[in-house]
This record gives sequence, structure tokens and C-alpha cells, in this order.
Amino acid sequence: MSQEQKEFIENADSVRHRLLDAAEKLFCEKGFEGTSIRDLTSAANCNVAAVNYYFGGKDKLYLEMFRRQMQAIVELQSQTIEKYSADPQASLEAFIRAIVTPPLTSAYEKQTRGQVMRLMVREVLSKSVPGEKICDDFRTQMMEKMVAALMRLMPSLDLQHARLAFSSIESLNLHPFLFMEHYFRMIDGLTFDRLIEHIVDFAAAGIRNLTK
Amino acid sequence: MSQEQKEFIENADSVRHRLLDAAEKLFCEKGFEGTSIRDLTSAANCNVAAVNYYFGGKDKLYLEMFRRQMQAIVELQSQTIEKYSADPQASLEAFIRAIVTPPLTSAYEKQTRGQVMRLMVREVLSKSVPGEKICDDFRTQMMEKMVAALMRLMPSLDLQHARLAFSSIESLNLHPFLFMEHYFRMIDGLTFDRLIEHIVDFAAAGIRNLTK
DNA sequence: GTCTATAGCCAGATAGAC
DNA sequence: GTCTATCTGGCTATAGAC
Repeated sequence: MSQEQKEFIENADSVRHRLLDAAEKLFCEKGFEGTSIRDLTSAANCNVAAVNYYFGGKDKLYLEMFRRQMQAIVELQSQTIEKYSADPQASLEAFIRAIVTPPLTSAYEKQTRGQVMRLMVREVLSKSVPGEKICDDFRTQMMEKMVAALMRLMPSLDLQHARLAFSSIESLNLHPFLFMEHYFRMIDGLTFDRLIEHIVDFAAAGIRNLTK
Repeated sequence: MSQEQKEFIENADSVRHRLLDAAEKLFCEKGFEGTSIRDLTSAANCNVAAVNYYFGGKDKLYLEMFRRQMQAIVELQSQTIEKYSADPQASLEAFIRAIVTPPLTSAYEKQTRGQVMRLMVREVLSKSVPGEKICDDFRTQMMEKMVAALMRLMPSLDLQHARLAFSSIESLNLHPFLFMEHYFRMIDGLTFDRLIEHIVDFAAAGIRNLTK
């Protein structure tokens, strides 16, 4: 593909990208209903008809925003799981740390990805969510891969315990991810590294206890 | 107060109560923006002006709904904590079980209280929440009481570890509370009792490990 | 206290010019 | 592809009759 062709495509898609970026910013700040098409198109510096033209409606833009971020996350975590699955010397602690650190970092640093994922959790908590399937497919994929990795690291775990272990790691990971500010407000002297190590040690102790 | 006076007050407040009940049902089903004043007043069988008359606006009704449920929960959990604080023989496991069971039961049985609390978590995840303070006061109260109880049960815990222990119990409690259906869908053969025991054992192992 | 009717506003979507 | 003008409909809040 020639340079001119690339530029042509980028330009052709630039309104689309600007709208996705504006969506990530505004939906995270003000929610779905709190953000109007007019807010989005003003921020993306385009006309009000563009949302309907490129995405077919405000709700489709919303879903596309989630899909884009989740795809990136699945790829990242899958790489981590593969790496630890391939290493017969890997420790349970190192595996948990590798899984837990990226999302917590994105929350701690208030990265866009963290904000969008936080918003997605909110949406999953709503019953009438149209994009629940996106999230469900993602979680099922992640769970099966992580469960397989856990059973390789801890061969004495059976399938049910491994799935419970996955759920508990997710619990211990999601809570500070969602309520990061609360942790530092309510626990004096806490640092980000101490938080990570607490989660890793707590989860590892719980999982090791499962096989007793 | 005479019987007639009581009945008079009940009747005078009955529209108010019916509106609160309608709020719990409809806001949980369709969210704040998804529920119109017309929906609420139809369900409560009163006229559209009543919401403004009794609560001063749709948003005030929303806050009052949360306040009413939270007050009940704080009272319930405080009683549990007091009971275990007074008993020098109480085990860590029994304490965790007593704390964790009521919210999980209300989620499992899809009780109104569970639904309202789930909705409140959604609201806390929004930044622009007017009622965040209500929830914050509640959590601070609960945390201090639980931290004191944990330090009595496990005298070797220091304050920071006790607070982290509280947070981890809350993590392990909140996750299945929010995603109860996912647990039973994704973990074959799981029962409610097994879930409780898993959480209790996992949390206790993590906490015992803190003092090593 | 209760209700109806309506004011006043803002939303999402789209037709049609360029 | 882009934009403006407009359609259509829903919402909260309230004035004023009973």
C-alpha cells in the first residue's frame, strides 16, 4: 500500500477516529444518557449527522468504543498467559502479579483504557445492556485460558477449584481497579507497589489453601 | 400516639411510601434516566405532581431510596460486628461468614435490598454522583468497626494490614454479590453454600497469611 | 393534597442542499 | 462526505382548578 493510499484512508477515517476518541472521553465523564450527539460532534469537531453516518446511531458508537478497548485487553492478557503457560519454572505469585498489574496500573494512572473498562463494568451491572454479550464472550475466553494456566501451575487444583480461584483473583483485582481512590484515601501510607504485593500474596495464600 | 393518629400519618404518607417502593422497583429495572416521573407515578398510582410535592424532584426521591436501604444495612451489619466483638471465642471464619452471608443471600434471592445496593454500586462508579457522600459515610463507619473487630480476632494484625484485610473481604464479597448469575453459569456444580464456604476459606487463608 | 393541562426545553434522527 | 435546518417526540416542572 502506497503512502498516499494510507494517508487517504487515515483522512477518510479521521472523523470516525475523532468520534471514537470523543466518545471515550465524554461517555466516561458523563455517561451514555448524559452525553448528547451534539456534545460528541462538537468535541470531534464535525457535524451532528456524522455519528449516524459512521456508526448508525449513538448506541452503536458506544458499543464500538467498548469493542475496540476490549480487543486490545484480550490480546495483552492472552500474551501474558501464554508466556507463563510456556514456562515450567513460573511461580503462582509471578503469574498473578503479571495478570493483575496492567489493569491496576491503568486505573492508578487514570488511563483512558481504565476509564472505559470501568464504564463497561457499570454497564454490565445494568440489566438492559445491549453490549453484555461482548463482555461475556471476553470473560469466558479469559477464564478458560487462565483456568488452564492455573491448573498447569498448581496441578493439584481440580477444575471447579481453578474456576473459583480465577473468580477470586478477579474479585481481588476488580475491587481496587474500581475503587482505587478509596484505597489510598482510607489506608494510610499505602503505596501502589504495596497494594500489588498485598493482592498477590492474598490471592496466592487463598489459592494454595484450596488444595489442602 | 393514638391509633387514629398513627393511621392518619400512615395514610398521609402512603403516597410517599408507594413512590419509594415504585422507585426501588423501576430505578433498579431501568436506571435513573430510563425511568420517567410518569413511570413512577403510574406505578405508585398517583398524579405526576406528587414526586415534586413529596420529594422536591426525581433526584431527591432517588437519594432517599438509597438512604433508606443503607440505614437498614448499617444497622444489621453493626449488630453482627458487635456480637462477634463481644465473643472472645469467635473464630475468624465464623466472623467472615456472618458478614458475607446477608448481602450474598439478598443477591442470590434477588431481594429488593440487593437490587438497590447493586444500583448504588453502579452510581458510585459514576463520577457525577450526587449521593456519593451517603455511601462514603456508610463505608467509613463499616470499615472502622470491622477493622477493630478483625484486630480483636487476630491480635497480631497491625492497622494497615487490618484495613487491607477489610478491603479484601469486601472484594471477595462484592464480586459475587454483583455477578452472582455469572458464578452459577460459569462454574458447573456450584451451590450457594459452597460459594459461601469458598469465600470464607479463601479470605481466612489470605488474612492468616498477613501475619506471617 | 390531588390532579390536569401545558409551558419550555432538549433529545436523536434525517431530508436534502452542497 | 459534509453540513444545516427541521421533524418528531419525550422529558421535568409548574400553574391553577378542584
